[in-house]
Amino acid sequence: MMSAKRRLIFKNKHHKQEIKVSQKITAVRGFKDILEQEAPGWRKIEDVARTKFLRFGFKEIRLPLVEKNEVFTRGIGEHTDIVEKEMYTFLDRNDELLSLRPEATAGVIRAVVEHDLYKQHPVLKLFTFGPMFRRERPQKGRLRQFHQFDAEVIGSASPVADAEIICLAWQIIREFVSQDRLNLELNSLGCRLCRPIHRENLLKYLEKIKETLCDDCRRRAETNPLRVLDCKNEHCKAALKDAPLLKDYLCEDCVQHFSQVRDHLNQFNIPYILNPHLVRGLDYYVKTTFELVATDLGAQATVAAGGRYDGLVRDMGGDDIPGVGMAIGAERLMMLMEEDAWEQAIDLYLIYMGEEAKRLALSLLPPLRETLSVYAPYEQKGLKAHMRMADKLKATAALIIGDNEIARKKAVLKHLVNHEQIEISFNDLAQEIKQQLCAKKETFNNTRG
RNA sequence: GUGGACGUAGCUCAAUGGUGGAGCGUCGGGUUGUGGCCCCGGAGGCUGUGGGUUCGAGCCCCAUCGUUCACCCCA
Repeated sequence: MMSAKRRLIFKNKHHKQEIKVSQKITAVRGFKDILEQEAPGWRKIEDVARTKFLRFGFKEIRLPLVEKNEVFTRGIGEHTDIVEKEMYTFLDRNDELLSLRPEATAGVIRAVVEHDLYKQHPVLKLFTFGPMFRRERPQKGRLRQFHQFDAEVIGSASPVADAEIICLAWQIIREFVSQDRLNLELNSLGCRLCRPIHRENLLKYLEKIKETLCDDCRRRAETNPLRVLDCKNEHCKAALKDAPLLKDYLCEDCVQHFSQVRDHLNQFNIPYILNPHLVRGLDYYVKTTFELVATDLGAQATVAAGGRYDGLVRDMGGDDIPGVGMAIGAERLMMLMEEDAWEQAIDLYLIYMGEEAKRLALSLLPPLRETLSVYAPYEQKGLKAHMRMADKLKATAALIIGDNEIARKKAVLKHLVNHEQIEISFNDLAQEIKQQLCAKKETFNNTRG
């Protein structure tokens, strides 16, 4: 542990004294600051996602980050890794057991059931966005506080809903990455009727080949047998060659449903790969399950995932109504975005020199800022220093008001991209500047096509 | 939770065990009030922390904290 007694020594050049300064406080492990360079990228993915959600007819809800622990033990499953090992759970002062949400769906269902939303509308289409918390070891694409976009369709068993949820995730991600860097993996997990039969056969099979499996798989055989099918170990893969697959055990209803989901994906023109080994880590999933995996993101490459959860609403104390949903990992989406898409420019840098110029310049700010982003410096500097600053801020134009301008009652507007410079009379100055810059913006947008 | 790699200037990184440097950034200058490019200069470091070995440690050893990648798990 970093000793609290330790002190940084700051040498003061002028006094040759040593001044004791407090130790820096850092952010918590796995909790990351989003600084000003990255923030525009976040705004962009949020804008794109919100626009898509609304176009698909989803409505936004905003939920608490903290829920009663029971929301997740019942929703996600008591014996999942997330609940057993990864949740931030604590006792509140009134001895109530609370948890920071590790995912969104359980909380959405809790809210839907609490407010009886599904009784007002036969089919609910909801989306939400925000931070989630899991106490895992951080690595690339994995933080302890991370962010998800989440969409849920509650109240429909139609395969169109499954396909639409997948299409939504697909379209949002495709805004940031080309199709050849993205795979949609698809599977059906069966339902309450057919899954137990497969599970039984799988367990029998695993018992037979137990000796050849790796340590992880032997543990998984106990906790989540389906996961064994997904092992990357070569010995395990070979031993599992003839393992019973879910697809051979699906009941008639599940077969039909899955086949129709695939039809609809074709109609939406979305390519997919069938992966009979694809499994979810949360207990509530049935039937359709999917992952959108980026081809070049490292080990944590799943950008979005989801599936159907027909029993969940009932488990959370509501009626027995079906549901399907998905979540997109926002940090992973950010990693897919080209960095130059993050740029953030201002329209005008306002240079004033002298007291009278200052008074005029400041009075211009409110009208200019009705339509333009304007940066006005606080410190008096030489023109050169101002111009450098304007360039650094990627300003489209600079407005110059100094003694000369005051004398002639005309301001100078310099366009920093094409270097044109014009004079504008003080009469109706703000209006004229806005007109000039808006005209330029249009020309630029047009030439960019 | 397990394993590997790495901690040097604000950032990215150099420095056979022998006086810690560069690029970028920052600040100033290159003659009156015009940015990017170029040139010159300044500031900025108890080399993560604590021990040990040594005449001498940024470098070797131990511990600790942190970062990172992978496993596990998952968005």
